[in-house]
Amino acid sequence: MARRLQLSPGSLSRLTAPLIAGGLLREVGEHNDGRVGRPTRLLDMDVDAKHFVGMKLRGNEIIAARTNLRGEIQQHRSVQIHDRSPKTVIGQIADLAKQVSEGLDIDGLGIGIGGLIRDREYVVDARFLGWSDLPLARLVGEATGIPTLVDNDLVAFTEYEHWFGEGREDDRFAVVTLGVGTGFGLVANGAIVTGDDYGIGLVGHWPLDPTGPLCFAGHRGCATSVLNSDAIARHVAEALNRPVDFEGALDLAADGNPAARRVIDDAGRGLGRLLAAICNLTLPQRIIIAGEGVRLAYIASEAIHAGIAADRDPRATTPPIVLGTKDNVDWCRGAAVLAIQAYVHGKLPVVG
Amino acid sequence: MARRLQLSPGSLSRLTAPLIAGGLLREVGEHNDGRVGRPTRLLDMDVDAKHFVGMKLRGNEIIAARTNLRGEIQQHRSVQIHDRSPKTVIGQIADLAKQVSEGLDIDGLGIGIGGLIRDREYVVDARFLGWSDLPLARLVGEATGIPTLVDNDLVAFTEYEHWFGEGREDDRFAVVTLGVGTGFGLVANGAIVTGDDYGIGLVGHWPLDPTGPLCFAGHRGCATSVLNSDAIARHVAEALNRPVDFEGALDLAADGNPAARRVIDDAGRGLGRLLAAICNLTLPQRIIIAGEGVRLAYIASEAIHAGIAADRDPRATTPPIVLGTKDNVDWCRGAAVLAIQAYVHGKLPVVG
DNA sequence: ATATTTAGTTTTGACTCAGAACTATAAAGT
DNA sequence: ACTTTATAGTTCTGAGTCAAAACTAAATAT
Repeated sequence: MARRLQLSPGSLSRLTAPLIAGGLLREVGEHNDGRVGRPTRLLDMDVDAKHFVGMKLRGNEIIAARTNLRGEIQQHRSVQIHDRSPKTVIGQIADLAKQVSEGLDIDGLGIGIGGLIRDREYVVDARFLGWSDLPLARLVGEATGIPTLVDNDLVAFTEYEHWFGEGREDDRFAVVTLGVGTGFGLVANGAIVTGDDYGIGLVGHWPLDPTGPLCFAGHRGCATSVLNSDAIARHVAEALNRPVDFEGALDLAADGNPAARRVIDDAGRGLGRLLAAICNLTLPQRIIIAGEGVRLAYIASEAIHAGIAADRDPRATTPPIVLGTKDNVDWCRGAAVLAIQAYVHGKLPVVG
Repeated sequence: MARRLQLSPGSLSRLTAPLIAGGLLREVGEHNDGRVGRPTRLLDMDVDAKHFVGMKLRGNEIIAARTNLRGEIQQHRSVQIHDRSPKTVIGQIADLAKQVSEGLDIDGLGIGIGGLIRDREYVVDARFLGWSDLPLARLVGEATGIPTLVDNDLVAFTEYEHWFGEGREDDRFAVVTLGVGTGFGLVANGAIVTGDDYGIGLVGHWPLDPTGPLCFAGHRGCATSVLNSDAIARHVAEALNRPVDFEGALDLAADGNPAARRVIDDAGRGLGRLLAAICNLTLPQRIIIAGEGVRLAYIASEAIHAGIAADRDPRATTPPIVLGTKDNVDWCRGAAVLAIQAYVHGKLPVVG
C-alpha cells in the first residue's frame, strides 16, 4: 500500500526512484483487494540493506548487538569489564563491534551509557565507570573505523521506542525503566525532551511513599528505597529473615507470600504515584514500562493502578500502559537507533 | 536590525515586500554603527496595525482587554456576571467587546475559560459556569461579527508567555499559576503540551506535604489544601482565631507573625516540591509563576527553594524562576494571543 | 474485444530559493 | 571634490520542488 501521505503521486515517483535505485526501497509484489483497476505496487524498505551496531555500557559489562535499519537485532554478544580504563574499554568495544558485525559492512555505531553525555559525543560524567570529559564517540570511531555516536542510555532507549517501538504512533509518551535504578524518558510534541541535567537520574529519589523506608541519601520512601530491585530484594529478605534476590521476591509475591506481597504492592503503589505525576504534568498518550525489573509491573498491576488513582482526578483518563521485556539487549536497540537516526538525517560523523 | 535568519538577502526582500505593502512591517529609520558602507534599513512590525480582544471568563466576572499585535493591552474593562445562562453571558461578551474596541476594527477575539475546551471552539465542560457542550466560539462570533476562538485559560496564558512573555526565548518552560486554584502549563520542544484531559485541573490535588491538612476531597497536604489562597487564609485565620483574608495572611507573614509565617512557609515548601517535580520530569529552561496569588511566591521565596532542594538531586541545576504580576488583566493577554496566533497562521475562523 | 477503473510515470507550469549581477549609500583615500 | 572601497539591498537567473494534467499500464466489467 503505497500511501501517499500528503504527497502527489508524481512527487512520490520522483522521490522513491533514487531510493529504489540505491537499494533502500524495494518492490515487494502487488496488491489488489478485489477492486477493478491496476493493482498497487507495494514498496517496502529493504531493512537489511544497512547494518548498525548498538552497545550498552554498564559498570561491569558491555552488551552489543547488530541491527538492521529498523533496529531489529540480528546478532548480539556481551563481554565483562574488568579494567574500567577508557583505553581498555574502547579496545573491548572495538573487538565486540568486529564480532557482532560478522564481516558485514557497518554504517554506524551507537553507544548508550548511564550518565551525562554532551552532543552525542562527549562523556561528561559516567560515575559508574569513573569517566568524565571523555570524547568517547571520536575515540571509538578512530578505534573501529565506524561513525560513532554516544548518548545517555535512557535517551537512546526512548528514541528507540519513538522511532520503532511502542511509541512510534504517538506524539507524546513517557518511558519508565525499572531495575537497579529508576529511569524516565519523555517525548512531547514529537521529539524527546532533554536538558543539561538529563542523565543525573532525576527521578531516582522521587518521593513515592511518605511512610516508606529511608534510602542511603536519607529520602523517605523515594524511588531508590521503594522501587529499586535491590531495595525490594533487601526488604523481602529482611521480612523473611533469609536471603532473597529480586526475582525470588517477585516469585514469592506471585505465590501469595504476604510479606513479599506487601513489599511488592508498596512498590507498585509507589510506581503508580510516579505514573500519576507523569500523567498530570505531561499528559502522555502512552506510558511504556521496561527495564530489567519490569516484571514488578506485571505482578503489581493492581497496586500500580491504585497508586495512579490516588493521585489523579477521577475524571482524568489514564493512557494505556504497555509493559516491555526485561531483556538487557533491548538497550542495544536504543543505542543502535542513535546511529540509525544519524544515518537517516545524514548526520553521521566522519571517521579518520 | 534586519537579521536574516537563515535566509538569503534576496529572499528577505521578496518576503518583506508584501508585508510592508500590507502595512504589517514598516521601515523605522536607519542604523550604522560607525562602519563603512550603506546603513541597514531597520524593519519593525507595526504592532498597532491590527487589534485584538482577549477575555477571561470567571464564575462571576468577565474581564476584557483590547491589545495590539504583540498582546500589549490598550484598553480594558470588566463586568459582573449575574445570570450564567449562555445567552446572557454571550450578550455581555458582545457588549464588552464593543466597549473595549472603541470603534476600532478588531481582527480577532480570544476567550479563556477554566475548563475543558475542544478545538478552540467548544466548551466541553466549564463547571464554574455550569456550561457543557456549548459551541461558544461560533455563538460569540455570530453575536459580535468578530472571528472568535476559545481555549482553556491556562493554555491561553501559556501561549502568551510563549509568544510574547518570559518564555519567548525558550524552547521549554513551565507556567504555574497561584490563586483560588493551582494551574500548570508546559511548553516543550517549542510547542505547548496539551491533551484531552487538559482543563480538569490536573495539579489541583498534587501531593505536596504528607503531614499537611486534608482538602475537601480527602487528600492530605494536596495543592488545594496547602497552596490555594482560600486555604491559606483559612489556616491563618484558624491559627489566630480571627478572620483573615489571603492578602492579610501574606501581610502578617511578611511582618513576622509566627503562625502566618508557618502557614506561608508550608505553602512555599509545598510549591517548591511541585516545582522540583516539574523540573525533574520536564527539564524546563525557565519556570514562570503568576496568578492572583503570586505574592505568595515573593514572600515564601526561601521556603520554595528549600522545597525544591528537598526533591532534587544536588547536582541538578535549577532553572530561573520568574515571578509575574497578580493582575487579572494578564489573563486577557493570553486570550488575545489565541486570536493573534490564528491571525498569524491564517487560521481565523470565518464569521457569519 | 472494448470500455472502465485504478495505479503509476512523465510533462508542464507555478513557485521558491540561493547566488550572481547590479544599484544605493555610506566612509576612507587621494 | 573626486575616486575607491565597504556594506546594504534589489533584481535577475538558474536549479530544484511541487501539484496538476496528460499519458501509459494493468487490472476488471460488459
